[in-house]
Amino acid sequence: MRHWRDPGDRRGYHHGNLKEALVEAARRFIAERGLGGFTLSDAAKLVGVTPAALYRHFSGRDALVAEVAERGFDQLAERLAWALRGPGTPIERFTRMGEAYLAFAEEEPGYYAAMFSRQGEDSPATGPWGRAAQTRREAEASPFNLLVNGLMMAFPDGFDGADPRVIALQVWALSHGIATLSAAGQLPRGPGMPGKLDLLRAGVLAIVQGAGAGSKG
Amino acid sequence: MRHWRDPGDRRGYHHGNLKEALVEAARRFIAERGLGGFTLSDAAKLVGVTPAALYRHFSGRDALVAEVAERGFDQLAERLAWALRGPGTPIERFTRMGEAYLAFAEEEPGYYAAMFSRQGEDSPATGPWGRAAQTRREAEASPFNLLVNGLMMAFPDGFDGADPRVIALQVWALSHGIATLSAAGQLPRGPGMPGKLDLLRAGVLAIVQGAGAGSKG
DNA sequence: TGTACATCAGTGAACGCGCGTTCACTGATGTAC
DNA sequence: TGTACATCAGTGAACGCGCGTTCACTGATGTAC
Repeated sequence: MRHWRDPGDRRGYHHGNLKEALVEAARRFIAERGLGGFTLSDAAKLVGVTPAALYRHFSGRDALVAEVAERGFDQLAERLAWALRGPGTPIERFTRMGEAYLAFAEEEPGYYAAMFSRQGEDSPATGPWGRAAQTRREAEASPFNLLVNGLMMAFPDGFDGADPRVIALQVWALSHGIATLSAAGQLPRGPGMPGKLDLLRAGVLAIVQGAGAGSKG
Repeated sequence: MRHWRDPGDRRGYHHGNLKEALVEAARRFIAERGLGGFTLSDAAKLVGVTPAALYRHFSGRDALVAEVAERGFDQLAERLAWALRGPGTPIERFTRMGEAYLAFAEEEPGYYAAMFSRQGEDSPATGPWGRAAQTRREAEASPFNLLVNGLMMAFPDGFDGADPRVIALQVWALSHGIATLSAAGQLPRGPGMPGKLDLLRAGVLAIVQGAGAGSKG
């Protein structure tokens, strides 16, 4: 719990915390208007600073968005790690990771959109779930590896010979699909239709229990 | 197989097929540059027409993108229906629907991006998988209902009491997740990691076989 | 077959706007002595 | 404690650009007689 100044908290000529404030503003605008609708001018205005001031901290618009994505991966990893460290049986904790993932996607659409926007072919190669995995964050603490760990702790007997990383990949894809369909308003609602949390829980359970069954013919 | 004129085929003052050509151009540009990078001017230039001409056929940019999305749902439904009608056992045909879905997402990123862009809260309510379901296309032929049908044909014994629509929802979410992660370059590759098609096949099999297992405690 | 005319899909010039980015500059901060 | 000075995070004006959209207009098409 660090004590940043509030985003709008200007004290005279120097902002004192401009970089953090700009990232925060970008996150908010991306959440509200989507990646395409976000502009540097808006972010600068919200923070109470000239657009040009931004260039003291970022090389340009893309760099700011990349920073938002970076922090998004960090935040997600933090939430997943927190769920994994919590009380309860390994299976309960693993289930809580799924809830944490969906909660993150819903509560932080700005981060989420920045993280999974295709960065264009010209940008540096994206590693497995965030190029951050190889840089700032240790690879151990990447969201994907946390998921694999949670899975192996929850099901120590393995998955009938199947690679835990493959199971984790399926679980992630399902979570991502549910999160994005829900965000796009494409998840049908109605009597008899489960909420996205139930959908994920049932799907993950099925994936885990059905794992390896196909490989045996 | 309708015989449209080619997009660039101008014959004198009147284009003759401008609306189709514009939709086609928009689809291409969205595929190449993403939704945010697509502009009306580009589309008009590609077609060989003044930007103003566009307003004879669409009320504006949003309407053009909506039309692209609309046709995307139609195209997807067509592909799914084609897979479902093909030869083989019901399970083979159902498997082919999954392949058709991933192929559509990969080969038609323009359509796909338009279809699943969040339209903003101000747009008309999106139905289950495309508001088109209630308008142009009969609800029967919506991609989602095709999926449900394929599922029920492939597994006539049901899913241990589980609602086929819920299973279909899980399958769709998994497919969508795999397709979007792959498009974003976030699917880890490497030795031992399955391709997206294998990933989907194994995941779907697990979902189908594991269905209902959770509801019994 | 030929002419008059209605229709309407296109033109092209113009608009106001706001974007991302640059540049020379300035004023606050904090350090050295 | 006070003064001189280096640092650098900010300003503010300006830029070129290309966007989506409008408008009065024009030229091709096809129908009526």
